[in-house]
Amino acid sequence: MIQQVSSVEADTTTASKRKVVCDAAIQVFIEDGYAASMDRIASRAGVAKQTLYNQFGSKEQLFAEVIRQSVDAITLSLDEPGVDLRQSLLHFVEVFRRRALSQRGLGLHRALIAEAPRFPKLARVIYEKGPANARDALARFLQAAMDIGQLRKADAQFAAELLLSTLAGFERVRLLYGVKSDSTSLNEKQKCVAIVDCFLNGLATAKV
Amino acid sequence: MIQQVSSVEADTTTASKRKVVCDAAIQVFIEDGYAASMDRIASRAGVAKQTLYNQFGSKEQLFAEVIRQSVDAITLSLDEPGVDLRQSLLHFVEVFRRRALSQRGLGLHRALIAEAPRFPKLARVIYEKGPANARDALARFLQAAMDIGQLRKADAQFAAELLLSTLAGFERVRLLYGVKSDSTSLNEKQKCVAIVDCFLNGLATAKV
DNA sequence: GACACGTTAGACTGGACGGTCTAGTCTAGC
DNA sequence: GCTAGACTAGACCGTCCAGTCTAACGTGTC
Repeated sequence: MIQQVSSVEADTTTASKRKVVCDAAIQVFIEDGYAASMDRIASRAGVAKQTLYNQFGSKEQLFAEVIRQSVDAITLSLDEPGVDLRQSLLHFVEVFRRRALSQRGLGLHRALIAEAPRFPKLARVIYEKGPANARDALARFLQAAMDIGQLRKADAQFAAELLLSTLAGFERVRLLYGVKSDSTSLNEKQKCVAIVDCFLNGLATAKV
Repeated sequence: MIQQVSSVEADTTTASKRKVVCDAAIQVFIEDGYAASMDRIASRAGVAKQTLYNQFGSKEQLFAEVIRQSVDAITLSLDEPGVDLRQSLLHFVEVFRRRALSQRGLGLHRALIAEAPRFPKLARVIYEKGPANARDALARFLQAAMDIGQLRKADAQFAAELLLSTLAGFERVRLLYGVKSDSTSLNEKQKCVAIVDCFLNGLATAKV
């Protein structure tokens, strides 16, 4: 997928324009949501508005393309449940939170939630590729851990949803509302540890 | 605040118009977000557009008013931690989920999240009255339970956020994306029980 | 050189929408 | 009956924006 660029100057090939436009579009959509104007995207990309239409046909298609790409780019790493279940989960939790609570993650989330009613089919696809995919991966991981006796047997899907909820629940809402100050006394690392330990302890003994 | 209406026909007093407009506006905002047009709100309310401007001045003010009212209307019931901690929490969980996952709750959430960057001050106020208020009430409740030894001592604020996260985390996201089908095998009541038990067990033994 | 093709800036169209204005109606109090 | 004030329908204005069109500008191919 690497572009061959023959000159040292700014590349002007069609395909590279497409990437430049995508990068600008995602930025602007994250900032302004779907309300972002095509003029602004064009100017951010340093490109004529007509080029947007040459490349993508319409605003809807540009939005869909760009959102799809952004979600494709998110792949979740989750190993087999190995020697240390707790460590594996902890790592997953840290990575997930870094992504979901980043400026980019929040902006994407906001734009998607806001526009889901307007683009139900796209929303469905994104849900499957994003949240549902993460849940399924986590559920498989937990199921495997249950199978080898590292975890109490329970509804793995529900357990996965439970953990994912705690990762980006209240705190994501706070950030989406634009509130910066955290009212807990824990730092990021401590939060991750607390989340994982509460989850493991809760699931280890509760009957689900 | 009850209106005196002298005739059997539809009341046409100024104050009652205001309520009619508010009711229509909140409905339309929940459906379409802030993008809803003033013409549509007026027609939904069965009222001239000018009346909206007479009563509220501008779209921004109408939105702010209507959102503020909706959040004021949400009061959380949480008793003192009494004989049965688990039962108290269970009741709280059930009520909270019924509200947060309702059509109205989701619509409000969506509209607020989408418009938070445009109305940072309003968003802040709503956050304090809504999520932060719920968290604080729950934290006080948990702190009291900790004080009388019903719960392991921990950071009550964080514990409250943890529980709230599990109440409307993943599932709220699913519904916001417009996906109806639930992939867990649990019904609503079972979910509430599982959430509370995991929380209590997790917090009972984990070091937070 | 000629042609095709994509690019550019910018003018333009058509429609939606916030907000204002007007002309006329309804109701309450005097 | 008269006045004041709020209401109504609807025209209207200015602005913004998606999308189109035009005319000029590279650039690569034959």
